Amino acid sequence: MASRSRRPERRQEPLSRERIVGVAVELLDTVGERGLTFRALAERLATGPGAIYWHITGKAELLAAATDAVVAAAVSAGPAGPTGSGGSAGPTGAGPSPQDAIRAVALNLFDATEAHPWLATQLATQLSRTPWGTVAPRIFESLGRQVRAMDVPEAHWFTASSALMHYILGAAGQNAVNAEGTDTPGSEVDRDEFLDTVSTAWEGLDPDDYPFTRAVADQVRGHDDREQFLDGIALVLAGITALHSPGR
Amino acid sequence: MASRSRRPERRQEPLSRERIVGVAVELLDTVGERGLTFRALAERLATGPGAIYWHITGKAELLAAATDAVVAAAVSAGPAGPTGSGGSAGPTGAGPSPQDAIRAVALNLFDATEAHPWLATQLATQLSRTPWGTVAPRIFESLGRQVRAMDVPEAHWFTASSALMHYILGAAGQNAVNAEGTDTPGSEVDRDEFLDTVSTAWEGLDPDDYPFTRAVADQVRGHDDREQFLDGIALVLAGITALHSPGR
DNA sequence: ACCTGAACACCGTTCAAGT
DNA sequence: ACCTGAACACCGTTCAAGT
Repeated sequence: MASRSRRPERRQEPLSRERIVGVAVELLDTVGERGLTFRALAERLATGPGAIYWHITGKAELLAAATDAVVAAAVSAGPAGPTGSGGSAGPTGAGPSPQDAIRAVALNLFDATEAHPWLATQLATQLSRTPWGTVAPRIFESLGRQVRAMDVPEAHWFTASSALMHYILGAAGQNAVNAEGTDTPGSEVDRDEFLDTVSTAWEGLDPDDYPFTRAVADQVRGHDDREQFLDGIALVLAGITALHSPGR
Repeated sequence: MASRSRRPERRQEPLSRERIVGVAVELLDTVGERGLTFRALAERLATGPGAIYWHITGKAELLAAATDAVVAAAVSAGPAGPTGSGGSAGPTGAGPSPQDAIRAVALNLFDATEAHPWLATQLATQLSRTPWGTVAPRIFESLGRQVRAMDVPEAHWFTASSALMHYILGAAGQNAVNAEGTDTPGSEVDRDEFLDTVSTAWEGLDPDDYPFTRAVADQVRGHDDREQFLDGIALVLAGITALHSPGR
């Protein structure tokens, strides 16, 4: 006779940092950065705004924790997506090459910024405001291990890993479609419309000031973001090999 | 008998978009993003908050305009700084090579993010929120022209230029010390303290989870940011040459 | 056309008071 | 120890009213 829901009273779980951060990510995904307020958060958690401050020091920490949670999930996820699976395995077939592993991490981060439109901006904020935080090491470590596996000499580990990380962050930042207010954040239609908007804008630039940009404007239309992103990764990897490979 | 100041009544110049944006940049530089409010802006302009809305649609446009102004100044500035001048000129000595020009643009942007701690975050915001704006073309154009001058085939112009831009934006973003609240934004002491903080934090990471990051933590201490940044540029340029140079 | 400044609807954060 | 919710000090933006 009493209610018999599978999971007992989802409502009344005690407040916790994890639960708060989880709802914060949900809010960021659905209503954007402006929609993440302590009042909205409190309402979804069926509590008052003040209660949140017992677990989190303030909004800065909340955003940092949300960013960290999403990045942690991205770098520890397995290889994903159709474009990423075409890489060559090692000669003996004993698992992915370091280059493949780098591509997998990079694509996971790239996809995360598309799934969470707020992520790119928050990554920039977190890395520039608190670079000693947990976000940078997570990314740096997962890339650096593979750089080491590529037999890059130790003196160049830092430069090579940094270059990879910077390219990934820069590219992810620019490709993130910030669809604040759009109801279908990552749909195909939005995507094409978006690329078309950029392409058209570039074609309309002053011919005297922007000859190059105008010349490539048409290449923007309908290009595959992930493929373009991987081309850039290949370029950086080629640079690492050219400058730092021991066999040269 | 009347007042005879050199420049007549600096106070009473009419309000204009340029004047508003100029003061906005000043406020961003001195009191940070949080300190840029319409009330503070109005006070410095000796007017009321509402007056600003006659020239600017809102805070979003204000931040976009401030970012655009700083980027425009950076990409159109001449080669600057001691580290950038050591490059090789063309064989006939007839001006800088495309690679030198790329280094100059990159360094100017890098230096701009250090002079304006808010720039890195704003670049990410502007590029992800309104990529059809003026900021991306400015950077893209100044890099792309040089890529073309490097004799990269047209099919690879977009990839090569994008890779350069993304690396620069990512690196500039991470190296920007966001000294909000610090009185001396870019001082040497701050710089060393800052690097020391990062290095120490990385050394304190879990040895099982972060072996690579710990291994390179010491390299962070006391390293030269601009040199490190240029090493990354060299790496990307090497990748462009390796993959896209016609003579291979 | 351009400016004024009060007013509105919010927001992050605090804190006495509860359990 | 943990939560409540009213209150405080803001903030972006609007708009009737002025010149």
